Amino acid sequence: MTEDDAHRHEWVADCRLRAATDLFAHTWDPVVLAALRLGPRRRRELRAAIGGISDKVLTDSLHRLLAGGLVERHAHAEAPPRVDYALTGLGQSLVDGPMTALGRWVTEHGEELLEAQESSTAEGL
Amino acid sequence: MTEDDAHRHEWVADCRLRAATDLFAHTWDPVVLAALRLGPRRRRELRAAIGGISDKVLTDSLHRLLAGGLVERHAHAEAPPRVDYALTGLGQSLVDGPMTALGRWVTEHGEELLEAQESSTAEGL
DNA sequence: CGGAATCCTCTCCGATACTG
DNA sequence: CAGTATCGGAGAGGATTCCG
Repeated sequence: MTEDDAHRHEWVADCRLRAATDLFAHTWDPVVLAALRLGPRRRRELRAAIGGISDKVLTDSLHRLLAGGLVERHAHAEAPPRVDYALTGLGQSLVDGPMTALGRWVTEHGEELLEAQESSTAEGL
Repeated sequence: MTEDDAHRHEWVADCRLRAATDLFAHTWDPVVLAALRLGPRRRRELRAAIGGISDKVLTDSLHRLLAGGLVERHAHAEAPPRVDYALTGLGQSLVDGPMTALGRWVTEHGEELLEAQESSTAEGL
């Protein structure tokens, strides 16, 4: 690893960017964040709103987002257990900034993207 | 799958957003795009500029980006084979828009993100 | 130099079943 | 309703090797 130090300065600048892109590495994490965009949601509401996510994967995703400081967990001590999840300030800023920008890009270039992908898969077969 | 159609309208709206977040799902794809940000690069230059990427992974990444219409390949018929890769208009728009927004977010909240991640891993042990 | 092929490892995703 | 435990499959990433 010592010789790699010579290269390190070349990509260390992108290290923080990597930490950010990794937030999108897990398929469902952005979807969960998007589902929390409009306010706190209970576990069950998230499952229903997202649709097609398994129980375990939702748990994994929430744990990662909690560990990343993007989501907060609030457990209410009630007879029927009630727990809801909400974006932290950090998570909200991620949604309002980059994810919104990505959403705008999709509305502008989404068609173009899908066309390019389809045309190449058509050739690829 | 037929009963899922009832749920489909709930998340189909996020389908395009998913197609976009998937562009960041593969670890090295954003890095390669970032490396092409300032202009066309040869395969070897990319490997050196990125640092720490294996040959196969770079090939895979380039193939995905080519298939997605984000990158173009230009092969020059010369004695020493010369091939360079460049962003397409679509790829450039992705870099200029969402990726730049993500970069801005990182400069503003990167510290906060790393702190949150470290503090939780410290607890987690 | 560009790049395809092989093999290995790791972890993400999904389904199922069980506990508080 | 919230959350955990386990198992299996699929795919990404990494190292190495060989071809044009």
